[in-house]
Amino acid sequence: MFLRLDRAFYARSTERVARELLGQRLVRLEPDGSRLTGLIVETEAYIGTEDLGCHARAGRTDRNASMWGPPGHAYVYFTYGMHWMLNFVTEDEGRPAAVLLRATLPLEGLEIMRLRRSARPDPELTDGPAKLCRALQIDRRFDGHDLCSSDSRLFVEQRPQAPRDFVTIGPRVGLNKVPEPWKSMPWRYRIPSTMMESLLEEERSR
DNA sequence: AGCACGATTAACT
DNA sequence: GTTAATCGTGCTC
Repeated sequence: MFLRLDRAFYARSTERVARELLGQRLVRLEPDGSRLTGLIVETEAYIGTEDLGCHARAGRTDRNASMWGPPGHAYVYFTYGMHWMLNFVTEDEGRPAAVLLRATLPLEGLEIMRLRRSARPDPELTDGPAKLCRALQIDRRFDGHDLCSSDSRLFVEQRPQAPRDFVTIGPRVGLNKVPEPWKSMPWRYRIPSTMMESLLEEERSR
């Protein structure tokens, strides 16, 4: 058993939360008892109404209301007519900010994920924000879900964070119509595939 | 009531 | 490299 990340972890600067989530273990417990997990290997920070790449830019709406809520909760939204996206709310209640979970390295529950992902190759099971929601069956039911309550079925297990050498930082992706400087802010954090083997070795030795 | 758009993905050429 | 898929959401009329 490992401790779950607590609310204090999420109630900090969004960049720090996004960076420090790398290497930690995302856990989804299903109603039938299945345990689906993976190491978080890619995140992005979306930070407040001033960030014109963030959904909060146009103010509070029914859709993005979770971002204004307390930290340590999920913000899950639907886009492109078919995809769900999973975020973790950060900073203080009343300030809309969140970390988008863009990719994990699957560890447990691979067979279930393969079924949901049409038997795609394992490296493609959860290597995109909509892919991981599909594999973990995350949808609107998880919008506002508390990641820190003891009975939560979606949370992050506390681990040593990924070594700095493993982390690449760069601009967020998919923001083509977003004006500068927001489009180019270096708020994407990831562990390149070339580092995955090293990360797994670290994981085994923990 | 109508409409433009999207923090993507998969399947193309 | 390009593009279709597909529809909830928020905005305008």
